[in-house]
Amino acid sequence: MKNQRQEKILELISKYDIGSQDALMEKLRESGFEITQATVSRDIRELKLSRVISGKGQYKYVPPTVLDVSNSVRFNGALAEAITSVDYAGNIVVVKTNPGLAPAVATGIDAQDNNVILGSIAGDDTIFVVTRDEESAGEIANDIKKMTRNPQ
Amino acid sequence: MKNQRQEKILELISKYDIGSQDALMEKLRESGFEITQATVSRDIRELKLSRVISGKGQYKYVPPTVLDVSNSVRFNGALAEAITSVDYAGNIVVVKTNPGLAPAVATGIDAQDNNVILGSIAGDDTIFVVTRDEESAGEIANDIKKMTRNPQ
DNA sequence: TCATCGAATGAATATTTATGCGATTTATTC
DNA sequence: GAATAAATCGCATAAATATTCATTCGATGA
Repeated sequence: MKNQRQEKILELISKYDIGSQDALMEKLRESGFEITQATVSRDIRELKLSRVISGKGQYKYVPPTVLDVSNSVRFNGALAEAITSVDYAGNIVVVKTNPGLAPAVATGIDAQDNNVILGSIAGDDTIFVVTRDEESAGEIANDIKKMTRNPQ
Repeated sequence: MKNQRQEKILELISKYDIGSQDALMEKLRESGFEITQATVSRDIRELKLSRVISGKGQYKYVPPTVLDVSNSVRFNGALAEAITSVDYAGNIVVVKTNPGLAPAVATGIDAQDNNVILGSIAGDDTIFVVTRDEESAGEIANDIKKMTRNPQ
């Protein structure tokens, strides 16, 4: 139930401009979720949504993107937090990050100068790391995962 | 005075983790700005700061730049029309688009959140989609082709 | 089946944030 | 410089959000 509801929340805020938890609660009730503002507040915290000020001066909930990177740029710190998923197939490791941070994270990965990594390319939120073979891809993927689990 | 103060606010939130307007007011007072929470609230609105939830579940004010993603793209007909060709080899699907549109199309492809797709990277007019294996590459390529034929 | 534990939730409330309004300061025009 | 307009801000309070506490619900194991 909770998962389903949080899915719906993401759907709703992408579809409508929702500026308060009460408004979101209303929409959820229209969709058949009988809940209170307290639960909406908790869902918002769990989904890490933020209330931002739009151009027109209106408030609006938006999905999380980047959690502050301004300060520390050590790879093991803030940047590791930007990684949202790691997977691999064949000899390619695919790393997903928060929007815009892929280049920064890729720099960190390249910096490891592992001779198993042939190279990497970063888009906006995705990195392909080409490794020498499938086995190394698995190892590299694992290494990166570890970093995301123990940031800092 | 106001400008100077707002400068200081930006400085403070980059330097410290500030989680409430009261806390920010405190810091400002330490810096010699005798103001109230009301003014802080107004400054925050003008600076378009947002209060986000950090990894550790703490609230924190951050500058706007990073957050502004307001309008996420949906994979609609217009985007499907931008696709000029689809092919695949191994576990990689290669999609060509009209110049400049690859990132937008890639966002749409990613949004499908198919667990067969590991991820994709877009250049200016080309997208690489990495799939779990060769078979799924064929299927994905087909799916994408269908979309281009019947852009809804 | 029952007891137990933990997650999920609502009700009530605390905390935090936004704002209407009037006072005061600052800028502008004559 | 006086008159007027505009911006800024504090106070008080409204509005919005977070959290505490108690309860319920579901899963798990005795």
